[in-house]
Amino acid sequence: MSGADQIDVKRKPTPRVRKPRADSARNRQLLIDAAKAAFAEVGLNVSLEEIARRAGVGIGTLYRHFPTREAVVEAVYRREVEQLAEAVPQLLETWPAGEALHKWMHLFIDYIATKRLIAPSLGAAVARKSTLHTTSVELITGAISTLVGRAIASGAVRKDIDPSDLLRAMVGVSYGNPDAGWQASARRLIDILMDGLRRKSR
Amino acid sequence: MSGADQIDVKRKPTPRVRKPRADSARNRQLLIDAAKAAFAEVGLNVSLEEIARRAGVGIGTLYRHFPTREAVVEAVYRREVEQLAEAVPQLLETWPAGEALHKWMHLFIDYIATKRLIAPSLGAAVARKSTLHTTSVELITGAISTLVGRAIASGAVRKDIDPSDLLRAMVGVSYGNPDAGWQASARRLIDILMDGLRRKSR
DNA sequence: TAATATACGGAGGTAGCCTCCGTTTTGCAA
DNA sequence: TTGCAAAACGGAGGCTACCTCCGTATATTA
Repeated sequence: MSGADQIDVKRKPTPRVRKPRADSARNRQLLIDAAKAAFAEVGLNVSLEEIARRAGVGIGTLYRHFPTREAVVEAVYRREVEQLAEAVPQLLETWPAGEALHKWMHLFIDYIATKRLIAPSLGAAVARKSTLHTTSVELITGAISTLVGRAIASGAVRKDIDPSDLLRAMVGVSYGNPDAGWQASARRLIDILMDGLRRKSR
Repeated sequence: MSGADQIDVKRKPTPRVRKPRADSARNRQLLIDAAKAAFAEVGLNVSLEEIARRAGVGIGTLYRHFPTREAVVEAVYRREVEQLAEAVPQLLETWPAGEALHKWMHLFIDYIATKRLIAPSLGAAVARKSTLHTTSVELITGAISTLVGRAIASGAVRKDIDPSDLLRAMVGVSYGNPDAGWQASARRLIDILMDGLRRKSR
């Protein structure tokens, strides 16, 4: 390699030497937009190649930005998930803790409803203990944990609830057939679950 | 509409002219065995080609017997599912209807536990309104419907329960991370759900 | 403007899916 | 038995998607 290394005048501990390239950022955005559209139109199984094509970039570029298919989905739905998480404080201000939890669970269904596709990948992400980074899953987990914690503290629900259990149930409840009725069904289950939660101990 | 049939000396309404070929039946069995082993060892994503190889048959043969990957899984787990369905009458004899339902739900978890792989494909099958034939899903649906019906009739649980809702919840509850704790988590949720079910109306 | 870190693109190797059709096997009738 | 047609087999091959690799292009910085 280059012998000049020995001098090493300016070693940067933070290699944040340059600012990120503009084209990179732009392409990333193009990819996310294209992916969103493609997922909606074609389904969760669109080939990554098609997404790249729609975005007008090469497949290599897609892979550089998102090493896995999951990463693409993650990027697409992060925003929605953030909104779900952001709803928590407001709910807690406005309602008693038990109600806040309940309402949030319904909100969850609404979101899943609009972006149906999120469920499978959320499920998958819950399945593998996903990455170390802050994934959408963690955002959600945080949200529901807060709500459950409050609800328990206020005595509105039983104490032996593991928030991630609950998340899993909700994913499960909204995972399933694309019938017209699925949403109603999910709501019914949420309500039943909530009734179960309210039984203090048993 | 069968008035003309009288002439018709030997019309076979059942074209069961020949008995099914022996090699066909044998290969089918070989395939199912191979698939079972392969799923267990490699995972649900084994290539169908590998399954055929293990069974010692050509890929074409596999496809002739099972047109889709789902069909393979279906065949493999039908037996387990049948056992689940068969447990119903006995449970109903031995326990009050509410308890029977509750116990069966736990049994479900047990089964899923031993054959973890069934969950994803059950989920998938519930998702697409699967085939017209009697699938495993329908067996399960029948089982849970019976239990729920009895439980409702006996007044043990609320009336507004859709059995397939419940099935979906159970699949969801057992769908998810392969952690050691998943099973306990699933059981907790089942119990909570059951508590919810017991609230008559609200 | 030159130098260089950064990003791009897409060809190409790999693998799984599924179909199609020539060959083989099996059941049945004579 | 034997002959033959129906039934089943096998696997080559076409297709599509995945993902990597590296020569080329471009944005930044000095």
